[in-house]
Amino acid sequence: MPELPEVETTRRGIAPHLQGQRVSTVVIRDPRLRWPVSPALARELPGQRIEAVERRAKYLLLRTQGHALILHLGMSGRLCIAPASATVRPHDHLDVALESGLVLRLNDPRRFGAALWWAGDPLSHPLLRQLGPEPLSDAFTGTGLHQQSRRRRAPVKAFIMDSRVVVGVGNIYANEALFLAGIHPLRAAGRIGLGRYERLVAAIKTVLNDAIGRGGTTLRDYVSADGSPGYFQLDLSVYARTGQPCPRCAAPVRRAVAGQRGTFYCPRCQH
DNA sequence: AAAGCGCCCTGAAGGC
DNA sequence: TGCCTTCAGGGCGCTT
Repeated sequence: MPELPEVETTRRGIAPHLQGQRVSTVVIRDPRLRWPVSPALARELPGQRIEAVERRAKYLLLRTQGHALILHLGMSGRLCIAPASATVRPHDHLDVALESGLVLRLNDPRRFGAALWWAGDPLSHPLLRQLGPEPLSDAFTGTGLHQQSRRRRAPVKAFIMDSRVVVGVGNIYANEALFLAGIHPLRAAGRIGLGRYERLVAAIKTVLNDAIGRGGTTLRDYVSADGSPGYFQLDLSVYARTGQPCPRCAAPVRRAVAGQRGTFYCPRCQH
């Protein structure tokens, strides 16, 4: 499941092959993603030059002059750069072919992903306009989190997974960051003090940066006929480790549900 | 306004 | 071994 570090690693992997390239053709094999892929994409993107490959939250933004292709990988989406002649495999829903002879290919079995063709600045797209700060930016602070959390009774884990609060903190990293910060995931967001929010912000930055660092090793050989970047192994402390010993105190990890998501924590280390 | 939940979809895992 | 069932999950959007 691509989370922010995987999306950022993907961005770094594909950007060198896209930047400055002119698009030759677009093939929409299956438009049935999270939202239907607009046929206008196949009409209008060819001939345009990709000027920048950026990321906002878990969205990838391919900017051209005046337009943008906004991509989201959903649960199961992968992007790869392949030779245009590469065999088309099941779930290869979208190709953006370049004049270089390479193709950017979106594969997404569950089709929770998105490919949105937008005339204008992608940051003003309705899906992106309301987003909270980037977790790795200076705009994401303990003070900000603390202020926003006052009087909120939702579990802190649901709170930090709310994209208006901060973007790109998916289930795995929310669990891991709360473990690192020693905060119980079910504690009401409004009942956590400033100091602990500062620790939490630091923990979120740490887990995301570590994962991005790990992803760096997958950037070699990004171009492959059949390949996907191959998402990296994380060493997880609590996520999906119900019953296994906490790496810090050896107490069995517990599982609960918060915001309809599996929630994992150490009952001794997290309060 | 905040919080909860349904929903989109399919691969993997578990049970028999 | 093989079938069937269950579940997971990002995130929008509707309901309470």
